[in-house]
Amino acid sequence: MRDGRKVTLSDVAAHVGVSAITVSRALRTPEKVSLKLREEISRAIDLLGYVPDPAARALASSRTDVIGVIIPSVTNSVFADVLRGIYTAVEKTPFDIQLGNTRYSPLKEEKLLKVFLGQKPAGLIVSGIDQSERGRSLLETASCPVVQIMETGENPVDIMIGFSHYEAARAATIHLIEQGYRKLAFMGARMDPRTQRRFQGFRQAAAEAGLFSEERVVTTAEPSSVSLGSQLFCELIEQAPDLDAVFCINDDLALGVMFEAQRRRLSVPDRLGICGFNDLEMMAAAEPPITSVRTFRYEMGKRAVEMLLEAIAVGRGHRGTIVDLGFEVRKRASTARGSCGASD
Amino acid sequence: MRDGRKVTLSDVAAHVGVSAITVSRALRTPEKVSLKLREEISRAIDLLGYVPDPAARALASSRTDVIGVIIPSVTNSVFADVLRGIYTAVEKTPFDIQLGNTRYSPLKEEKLLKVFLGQKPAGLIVSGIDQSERGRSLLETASCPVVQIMETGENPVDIMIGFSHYEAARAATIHLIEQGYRKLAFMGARMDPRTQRRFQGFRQAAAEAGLFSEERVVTTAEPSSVSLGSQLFCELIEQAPDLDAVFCINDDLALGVMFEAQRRRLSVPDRLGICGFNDLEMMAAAEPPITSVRTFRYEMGKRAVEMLLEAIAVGRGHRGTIVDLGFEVRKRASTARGSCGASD
DNA sequence: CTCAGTCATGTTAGCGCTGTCACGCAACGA
DNA sequence: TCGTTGCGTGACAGCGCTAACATGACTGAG
Repeated sequence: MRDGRKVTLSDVAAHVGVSAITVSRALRTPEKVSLKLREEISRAIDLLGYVPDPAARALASSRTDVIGVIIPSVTNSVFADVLRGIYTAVEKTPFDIQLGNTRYSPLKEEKLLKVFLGQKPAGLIVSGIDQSERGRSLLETASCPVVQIMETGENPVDIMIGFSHYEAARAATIHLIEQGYRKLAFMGARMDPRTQRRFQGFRQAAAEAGLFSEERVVTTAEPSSVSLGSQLFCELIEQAPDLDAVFCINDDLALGVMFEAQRRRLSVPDRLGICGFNDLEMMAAAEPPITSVRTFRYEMGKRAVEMLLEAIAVGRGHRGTIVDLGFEVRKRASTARGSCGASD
Repeated sequence: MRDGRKVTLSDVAAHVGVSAITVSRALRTPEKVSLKLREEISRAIDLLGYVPDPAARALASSRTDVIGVIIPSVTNSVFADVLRGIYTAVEKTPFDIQLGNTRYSPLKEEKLLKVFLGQKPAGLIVSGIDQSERGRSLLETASCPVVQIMETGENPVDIMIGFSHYEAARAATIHLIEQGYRKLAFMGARMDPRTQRRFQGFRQAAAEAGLFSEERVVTTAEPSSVSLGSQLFCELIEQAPDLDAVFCINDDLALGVMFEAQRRRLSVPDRLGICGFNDLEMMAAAEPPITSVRTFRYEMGKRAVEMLLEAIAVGRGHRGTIVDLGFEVRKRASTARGSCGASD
């Protein structure tokens, strides 16, 4: 501000003695402006405290430096990690993040998509592959690159980066079986489509070994938490007292199960195996350390942005790229049955 | 879109047979447009799929519906809760959130403030009271209401909502002393100003009881985590083997301490009392449940937005409002030394 | 019947910036 | 000498919307 009035491009231009467009170019395409002018302009900008008006820029050029990010939840620590990756990658660029929160509702997602796309974003990052039909077609006709994160699947809208929740759950279940567990239980909360696919992976692996039983499944629509894990475990063990291992849809639940097991003096891993999902930092630190499926959330966010920037630079071209970041079953004490402990 | 061309206000206006400004009014100040036209316009908007261009609106009216939120970290679960409150409160309003991430750097905060203020936000929510001098003066001359969250203190820029970290830490420490602990230790990570004030609260309470010792203090600049809690506890007990209670700057550290205590077969709470800070959900679910200082993060975010909206409605007026949300020491088993257990 | 007052709608201009094209000038080959 | 090319700069218009004022139809008091 200067005299309480906004400092504009023309103010800077007048101060240097050039036209406004030259200042604009000095900012956006410096290579088109002579070095001497560039320096003078830069000095004037500092002196006057000029800050570009993004609204005016967006209006004039029908482009913005905004990358829209649409995720189901800001609270969920899984997305927190993804966001950290996203913010890190965006930090050294001129782009801004605009966050949208679907709260796991496809309808809200659709509405957000409309709003975001109306703002002519430079790019869009959306979570998952389960857009509503209208949402999907909005994405397909979007005039900016789109990255779908969290999951891989058929038919990417544009770019896709994630991993297979089905395979990850399957691998974890196989690990439990390999450790000698036979009465496998499944615990799920907030059964969104991603979670459903994890369940399918569990079910498939268990069924293949002839170990699947509907009785040893608890799910709820409630959002997961540590205490919910404890609570669901109580239900689970009541309806199937002979269970010997639990695969939990996420680490919060797994931790809750472990605490409840301690409360009930069920020894982990001998009497009860526990496997979580996501491999939050605390799983390795727990006592005993808890087996979990490691996913590369930070990397996912980071690479999503990097790929988006690349696509922005060349203009939509990579259509169809799918990056599978994979996963890793981190085997820890909570499922280390057999080697030393006795089974019952 | 329609014929690949953006649908504008005038398109809607032409379709209904009115002028553009009438459509604009139907959207912004419906009470100034006759019911009949309003309905026709609304139908036309749906039919054509019109989405307002926020950039054009911002440029023409020098106002936006954006509330800037500047916080140190998106990852930190403390801020995740605050954000949840903010998003919840904003959800039913026409306002959008623009998130900025200072990464605990006052310089970055200053830069963000400049950028945000350049966008003429409707309001601003900033974290804490430790802005740099320039940052502070930017806030003071801002032409929108400003809410400082997370902490209370002297001289609010405008509105302030939070609690006293000093008093909260002090109360927790007094609780430890009351429980009979005498060799009080302090564990801190990422020692930002807020954390420093917690340390001062601990120090004061301990010193008043003649129980403060520099030897029983560990701090680090690293960001906190559960495993860091375990690790720091190892250091702590090495340098002060006789400690009998730890006050941790946050719950991650506290959980790490508890796991490490279990590993070392130190009984909690008899041999070791543990107190965390923030009262994350998992603290009550842990085994044993861990004492922590409950803070009202969700409420803070929610009320910050509500107060902001009010201030926006009346135009900056509440200057100087300070809302202290207080805190609550949740006494649980991890500090229930002796006979009497704690509830909750 | 007149005239101020009210209400619903329209006209005009311009927010701050950039796309587009035009222009002046130096360097260079024919 | 002229044309050609390329570079750096400027003039102008217009992005989509709304502030401010203007207009016209209608109301009701005097």
